[in-house]
Amino acid sequence: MRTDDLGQELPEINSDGEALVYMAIADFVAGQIERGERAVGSRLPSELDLSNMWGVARMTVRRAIRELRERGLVNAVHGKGTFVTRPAPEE
Amino acid sequence: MRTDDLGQELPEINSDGEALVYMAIADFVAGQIERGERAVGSRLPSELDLSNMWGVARMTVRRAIRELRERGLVNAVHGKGTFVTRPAPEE
DNA sequence: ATGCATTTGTCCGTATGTATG
DNA sequence: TCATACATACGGACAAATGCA
Repeated sequence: MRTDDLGQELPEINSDGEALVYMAIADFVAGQIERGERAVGSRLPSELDLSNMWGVARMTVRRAIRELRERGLVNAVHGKGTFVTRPAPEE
Repeated sequence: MRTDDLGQELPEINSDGEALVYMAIADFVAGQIERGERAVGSRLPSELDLSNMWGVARMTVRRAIRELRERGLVNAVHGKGTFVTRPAPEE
């Protein structure tokens, strides 16, 4: 059972109806952020770590992070890391 | 307002169309040298001071100084400092 | 000559950015 | 999408050269 840095099981890619690998990863991490499991200001695992966790190429992870950036969920800082920027919405 | 040792305001990096941090710093200092605001033979602020002024890592300052060396504008001397070597061109 | 502070030189590890095949 | 390579950037550590008290 593959798990990430939060100990959460990683879904099999392309077996859950997600057409694009990077989008499946982005959606998974976005869910963690929006549920508050990844705190605002906390750093994501590095692109290299994420690519190892998911068993995908680093460029695919970068594409997922770009998706998260465009959704306003994270902010990448050159040489430091990628950080959660938005709090989970109150429901 | 961040200023350097000449009292000049330092531009925000990556907001002036400069893609590279070190190049923005190199261009800024090169402009001072070429306008004669930094005299030939005068010493630049230390790498540590420059990195504090600009709010960047020392290695980034060193990359900028390397750029200035390659343009023939400065000369670094171990244990002493980095000195302006070329006069402003006559116009 | 000794120690201390300053400054450049070098190296390491990690991380993001860009480019190519 | 993968795989690789290189560039840029951060942060820290230590070495080497200089100058001064």
